[in-house]
Parts: sequence; structure tokens; C-alpha cells
Amino acid sequence: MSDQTGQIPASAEDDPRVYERPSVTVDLALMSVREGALSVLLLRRDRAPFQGAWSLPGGFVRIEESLDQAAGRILRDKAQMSGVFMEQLFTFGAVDRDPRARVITVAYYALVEAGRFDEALKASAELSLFEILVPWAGETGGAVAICSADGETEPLAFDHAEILGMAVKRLRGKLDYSPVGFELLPERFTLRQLQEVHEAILDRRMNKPAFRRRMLDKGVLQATGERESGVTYRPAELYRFLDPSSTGPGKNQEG
Amino acid sequence: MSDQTGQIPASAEDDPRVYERPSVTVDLALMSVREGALSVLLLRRDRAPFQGAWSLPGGFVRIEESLDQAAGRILRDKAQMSGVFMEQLFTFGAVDRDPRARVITVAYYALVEAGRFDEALKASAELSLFEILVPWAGETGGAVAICSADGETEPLAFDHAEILGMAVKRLRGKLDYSPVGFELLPERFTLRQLQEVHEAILDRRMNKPAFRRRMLDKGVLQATGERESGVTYRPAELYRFLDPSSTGPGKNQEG
DNA sequence: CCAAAAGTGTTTTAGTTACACCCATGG
DNA sequence: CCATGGGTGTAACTAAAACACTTTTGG
Repeated sequence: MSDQTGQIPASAEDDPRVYERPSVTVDLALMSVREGALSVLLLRRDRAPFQGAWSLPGGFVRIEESLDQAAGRILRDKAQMSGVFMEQLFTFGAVDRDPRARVITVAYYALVEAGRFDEALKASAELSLFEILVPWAGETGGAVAICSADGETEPLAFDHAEILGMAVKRLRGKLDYSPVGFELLPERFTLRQLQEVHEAILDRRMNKPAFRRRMLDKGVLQATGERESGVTYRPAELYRFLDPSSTGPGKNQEG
Repeated sequence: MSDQTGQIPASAEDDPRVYERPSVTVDLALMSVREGALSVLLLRRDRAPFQGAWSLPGGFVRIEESLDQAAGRILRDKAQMSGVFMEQLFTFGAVDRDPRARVITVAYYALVEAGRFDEALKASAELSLFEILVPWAGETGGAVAICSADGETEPLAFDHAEILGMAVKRLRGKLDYSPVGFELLPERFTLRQLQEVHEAILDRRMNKPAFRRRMLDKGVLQATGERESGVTYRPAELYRFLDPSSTGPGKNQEG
């Protein structure tokens, strides 16, 4: 076991060379709220395993890039998007999660404004949009189902239903103590739009005045003075999200 | 690029063989509350890099074991413990986090009753106990310092200060909506002990009656009828943690 | 003036905190 | 009977929710 060219490890347990290495991938749950429904962008698999099934966009982590960089690259390559809010979710490492080989995947979730989905869908024919169906009670192990525009539920490849289930759970959990909700709206938005996003994610109707005050009391919304247009009723004021980390004393985006 | 022995991938991006693979390790933040202080079990490194520095126990993930299994094995090998509460924390994948090679580490945190630390410390001379010093405000990027029994602060190897910082943050965040606090106490405990654990983790004094009622109202504590002994004042009642998942309708331990 | 949704004021409720007090035990 | 911490009752406070209401626009 001695090695003249490099360091001689004191024991095998500290030497990566003696063990076969797993592959490491990044998978992305790219979500948005579209027409009142929490949705996800999926890719149709064109080869085995799970040929024809829908899957989260993903790819191998390269030796010279960080996990965050890999996630950003995959988002660019598969969905033609950049500058998107993205956060690490969980790492899935079951031995048999990929029937071909040992693959550990670091899952990320990403949030975009609904309008940006359309560009991605036009750019790639393999991409498609699905509504996420979440069982609130009577859990199925945390997994979710997906439902296409014509109402058909479809199977997901690998353990991606479980990954997506955890993504929804995380999104729900962070919604009221972190500014993730604003990532799903354009730069200027009405309080009604914000409420619709919250209602879609939590799958629960809310009281308008209560929601309004709760949001305004957080102090992260700035009234623009502008109003929405194109509506037949009284136009609502447009608000902008004020990132507290960019004005207050230096804090990073970690919520 | 064709391969007669196996499948022929339609494109290189789906073929793990064309990329150099990173190594994957698991690192453990094994924490407890001892004498009113949040503490962590660390291992002194006996070789470069960071020779002499303190580090989280860790090891490579083997090709035939899951991440959770790897974490359990490392806990057994390095700290002679089993049956310990453990949860995945975050995956750290900066390219230069290990100067020798590309190593991605899946960090876990584990919680044990303070008494179990002593056994581990006796079993291995390289292990030592440190108090965790957490800057509440004026963050240092989420990292924490460690402080030995004689008051000396010591450097941590690799990015382990950052990992430990995230572990403390996660523990603080889960303390009041998940039963993690009970993992740090013996099977039977007094409400005062439970309060001391919460105060140590959150680094904040609390009101006794308020804390007492808040805990009892959760409905997860069962009075045993027994009392503590060996005290010179009125002995407090001993309580036991009642896991709602073991009695109610089937839910798994995921909080 | 009417319909529809924006936006406001007031009451109710629930959960937490603060404070004062009594109880049980050992010495 | 005193010191010490265990345990309980009550009032005050705060945040959220529910409800009724007024305002503003397009038609």
C-alpha cells in the first residue's frame, strides 16, 4: 500500500484511492406558481432507465466546479435560465436509486416567475410543465404526483417524486419566515398576486385583510405609487420587494 | 466513444465514465449539552493537512452503503456509539475545501445525552470535548469557534467551523417545532433539565412557568409519577418523552 | 348607479409572557 | 421554621384572524 510518488497515508481509511467512488449529480426542482397552481418544469427521458418518464433536470458535478456552480450550469443548459433563486435542498444517496450505478445526487430547488417558464418551454421540446399534486394528510412517504395540463398524472423517474415532495415541503416551510415568495413574482406585483402565490403553495384560502397586514407589517414591501393596468375594476397598487440584506447591516442571503 | 461491452450513451453528458469523479465523505457534528453549555465532540488530526487541528469525525462513503449508513458506521467507528439520533444537515462542495483533492462532504448532526460523551472520551484518546461559542449577531459567515475546558479557543480543520455553525443554526431552528431537545436528555428527566437544555442551545434565559406550560401543552410529555432523588430541596417529577409517531396514525420521524 | 375588487377600522381570539403566590422537602 | 426550588393561578400583552365597512375604478 506504500506510494513513492505521493504522501503515504497512515491508514487506509484516510486514503480516497482505495475506495471505488460514487458518481455525484445535481438535480433541480424548478418551480413556479402558474394560474394558481404550484408547477414544476420536467424533462422527458429519451433513454433507459425510465425511458419516456418525466425527470428533474440534472447532470454530473464536474471536478472543477462547486455544487452551486453545477446547479447554475445545469439550469442554463437545460432550461436556458440564469440569475435564478436557487438553494440546496437535500442529498439523496440510497444505494439503488439509480439501477445503472451508484449515483449520489445533491438536489436543489429553484424558484422563478411564471412568465420565465414560457421561454424555457419554447426553447426545448423535451421540457414540459406539470402541476404538483400534494397529499396533505395520508402521506405517501413524502412523495408527490404530477399532473399535466390535460389532467393526466404521469410517473416520475428515479426517486424524483420524493425529491419534489421535499422541495414542496421546504418551500411551504420557508414561505412565512423567508422571502422566497417574492421569487415567484415579477419585480412589481400587487398584494393580491402575492396572496395567490401563498395560497397556491399552501393550498389554503386566506383572509384578505389579515394577509395584507401581515405582509405590510414585515416591512419588506415598498409601495411604488404605480397601479396595475388593464383591469375593469379599481386597480391595485404595485409593490416592490425590499431586500433587508442590501440596505441594513451586512447580512448574507441565508435566511 | 462507442463501447461494445455496455450501453452506448446517446450523449456524453449522460455517461458518468467520461468525468473524473469527486470523493464523497460524511462528516458528523456530534453535539450535546453538558453543564449548561452546548458542546461538540472533536477528533485531533494526526496528519496533514491541518495536522494537530481539531476536526469533525468523518470518513468516505463506501460504494455499497447509503449516506445514512455511512454516518452510522462512522459514529460507531470513531465514537463507539449506536442508536443515536442523526439527521442530514447540508452538503459542502467548494472545490478547494480539501487541499489534497476534490472532496464533497455530506454533513450530519447527531444529538446524544451528555452522559454518553464520557464513554466515548474514555474509549479514544484522540477525542475531546469543546464548548461551542456562537456569535449571535455580527456574524462571521455562519462559522463558530470552539473552546476547550481550560478556556482556550482552538482552530478547526477544513470548513468544519462553517459546518458546525450550520449545525447549531439547524438545532436552534428545530428546537421548538420538533422533538430534538429530548435527544439530549436521559429517558426520564425533569422540566428544569429540559429548560436548561433549551436555554443552553438558544443562549437565552427563559421564564419557568411559561416554559413549563408551553412544554406540557404540546402533549408529548408523560409524567412518570417518579421523582428525582439526591437533591436537598423538593424533588421534581420525572417526565418521559412520548413519541407521537409511535402511537398515532403512521407518520415517519421526518419533522 | 352598479359591479367588482381595493383597501381600512374594529372586535375577537389564541398563544405567550410576566408576576405573584403556594407547596413540598431537607436540614 | 427556614431556605430552596417545584409547581399553580391570574393578569397583561401581542400577533393573528374574522367581520363589517368604505373607497375607487370601468362600464
